[in-house]
Amino acid sequence: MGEAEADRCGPGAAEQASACTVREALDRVGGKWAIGILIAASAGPIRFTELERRVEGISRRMLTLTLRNLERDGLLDRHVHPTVPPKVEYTATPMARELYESLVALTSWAERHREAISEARAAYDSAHGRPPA
Amino acid sequence: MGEAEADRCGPGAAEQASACTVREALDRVGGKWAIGILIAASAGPIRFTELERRVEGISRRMLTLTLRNLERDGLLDRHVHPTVPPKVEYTATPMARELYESLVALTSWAERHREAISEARAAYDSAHGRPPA
DNA sequence: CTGGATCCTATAAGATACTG
DNA sequence: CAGTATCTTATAGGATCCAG
Repeated sequence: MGEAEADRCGPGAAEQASACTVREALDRVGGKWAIGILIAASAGPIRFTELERRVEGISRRMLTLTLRNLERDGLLDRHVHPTVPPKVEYTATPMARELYESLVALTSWAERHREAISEARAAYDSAHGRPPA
Repeated sequence: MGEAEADRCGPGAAEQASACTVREALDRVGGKWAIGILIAASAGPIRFTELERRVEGISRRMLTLTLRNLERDGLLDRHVHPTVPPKVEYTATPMARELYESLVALTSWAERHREAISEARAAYDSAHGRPPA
């Protein structure tokens, strides 16, 4: 996930820097599963298997990978209980909960315009040759 | 870009639906270049070549592809002036401008925590075996 | 239960060349 | 100027199996 661009995001004008910052954010959160995991983990500590159930459709591999990335970026705390069988709990950090709040704006935008976008697509596809499939 | 999931985003609980909605938004805007283009086009009508300069690093192909997707989703208006040589202007739709506003929250989050995230990464990488590159 | 390791496929994206 | 077409590479993500 855009590792090389994370630290220095390239020189540029003000708008360039702005676009770059947004992309930095999306590079951390823009994966297919990161947001689902963050949402699930924002409600409180949650276990690996519980996440696997809540974030429907995720593979075990991607769950592990995404959890590691989020932990690495300081968005999730990982707490291992030294029991057998092992029990691991993930919790969103305060920083991540701030992000969660920010995402509400995006979410409500998507909800507000879901239909308009769908119609725009249909109009575009029928205006151009594409099959309605 | 997640075409199959765009229309019906799968059944699920309330949090699932929320996560799904966010991902719907990111599926449209989460590409590598969409946001840069939207930002550049939110200031007013902008031409193809101008975009190519402003969104630094983008290839002509990706510019075209991303423009088509954004137009298809109703986020950009494309106006062709029937002149020679051709002149095409792209403008963010009102819906896209709303999105732009929403992204400010994300942007400011990324700016606020840029350093904390960088430190979290360094700490994680040194705690685990990874080379500091 | 919580992963890690490996293999594989689909897709995003870059490079390059051509065109009305 | 504003694209399209083709080729190629990099990477995300899925499937599966193994392990402490």
